Amino acid sequence: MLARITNREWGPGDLIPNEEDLAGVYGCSRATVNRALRELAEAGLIERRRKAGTRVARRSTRGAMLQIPLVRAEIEASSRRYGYVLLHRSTLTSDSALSGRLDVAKDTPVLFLRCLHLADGEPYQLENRWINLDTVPNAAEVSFEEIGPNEWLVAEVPYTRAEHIFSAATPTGDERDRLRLRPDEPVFVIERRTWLAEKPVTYVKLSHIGSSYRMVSRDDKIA
Amino acid sequence: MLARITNREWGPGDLIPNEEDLAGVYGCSRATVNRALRELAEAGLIERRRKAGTRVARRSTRGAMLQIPLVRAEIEASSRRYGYVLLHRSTLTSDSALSGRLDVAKDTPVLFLRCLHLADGEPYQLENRWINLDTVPNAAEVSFEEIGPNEWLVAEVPYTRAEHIFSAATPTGDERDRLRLRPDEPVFVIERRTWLAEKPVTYVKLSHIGSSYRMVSRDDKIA
DNA sequence: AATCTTATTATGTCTATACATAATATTGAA
DNA sequence: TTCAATATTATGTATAGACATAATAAGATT
Repeated sequence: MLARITNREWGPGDLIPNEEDLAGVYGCSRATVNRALRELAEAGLIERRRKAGTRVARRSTRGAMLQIPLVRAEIEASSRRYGYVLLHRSTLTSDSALSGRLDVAKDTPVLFLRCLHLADGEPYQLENRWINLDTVPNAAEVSFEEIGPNEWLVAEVPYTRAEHIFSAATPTGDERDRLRLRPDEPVFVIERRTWLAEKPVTYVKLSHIGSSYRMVSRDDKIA
Repeated sequence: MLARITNREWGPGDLIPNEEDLAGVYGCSRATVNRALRELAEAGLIERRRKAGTRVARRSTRGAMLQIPLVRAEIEASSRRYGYVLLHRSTLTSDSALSGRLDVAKDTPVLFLRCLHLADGEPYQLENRWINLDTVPNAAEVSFEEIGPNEWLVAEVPYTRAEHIFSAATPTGDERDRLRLRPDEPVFVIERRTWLAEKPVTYVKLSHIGSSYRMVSRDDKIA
């Protein structure tokens, strides 16, 4: 069926046969056709509606599956030495400005961390991290001097919802200083918020050196 | 089962009961448990291996589902007027430099387009686009003076594989000129390559004004 | 102790059948 | 002609049962 779509036998917008007929054509059960079509629909190649039937997607506005790896893995993948420094650690109660970014009520206890990730001793990523201690109380017991908050969270706390914002920016003075940026060098910023069953987990701002950082996503929709 | 994971009854790394037992616990058939677990595995919350069983994911290095909308939709969503200008159109045969980016053999016929997308008359996105005419021959018949190549391709040609690269950069002179950038303003660059059944379709470089462009991705892993 | 062969086990996939549900068509009444 | 009630249809989900497959565990052999 994928082949029929890619060679335009079934072109964009076309209505394709119903599951029962396809089961006949391919000599398998309707359940098998249903599973195959469900996977094609998840990949965004077709659109399905009850009674109306199944048609080849016209606007394939499908998303890209974006792998955001751990910094350590990212650095070691390019066979460089990973380094980590904790710059700051404090607990605080969220003010109104932070509440918006972390999506918590005012006066929620929050753990604030600043860290620098290094590749072969050179600054690579500056991390500003806030963790909601209502959702993740045991984070308060961790020093984060040996292990980065990203690695710790990934091992300890799953999430069910995430929001990412990517942007290019002129660096703040702090970013310029910590990342040792050349003049006029932009930063590539990733901001991430995660929730576990509707409860906010963490907000993080990750700043990278613009001239050298590239975020790559490779994405096979179908085997 | 999702609840058991989120409330840590089944914590990261834990082995969970097998499908048959779970079917008993939840009073449903194994096929139903299988489907539920398959969806949790797709969402990245659990890891499954034959014989070894199913365990809660330890490093939830799962990706983010990133919607990359059409420029027009993006602009109209913020209730601004969409504008489009074709700056250049030519057919050429790929040289060695282009071959690498488009993933085609040397001397493949290619359609090259430069366009500017405007929001309320202001420059918004500069598009440099190459289309493989071997894969998409009918693109040669389209003027692209009224409709942008992105919209046309999305309606006419599906894809099965995509590669995206995001980066922050200091603008080229051309970008500075076309996007009317303030001094020291970075650009947010999206590069995309797509394939249809292993045949290269297109390579595009989309440049945005750094100070105003933010790429947002919201992502509910599970209902 | 090391290696090869053979069970065993949990997931992966498929079948045939049944009923639920959403959306469209059709019918009937006002 | 308009609108509501009803029938139809394709997808959505569930079922019990069967066999395939990959990975481990156990046993036999060297």
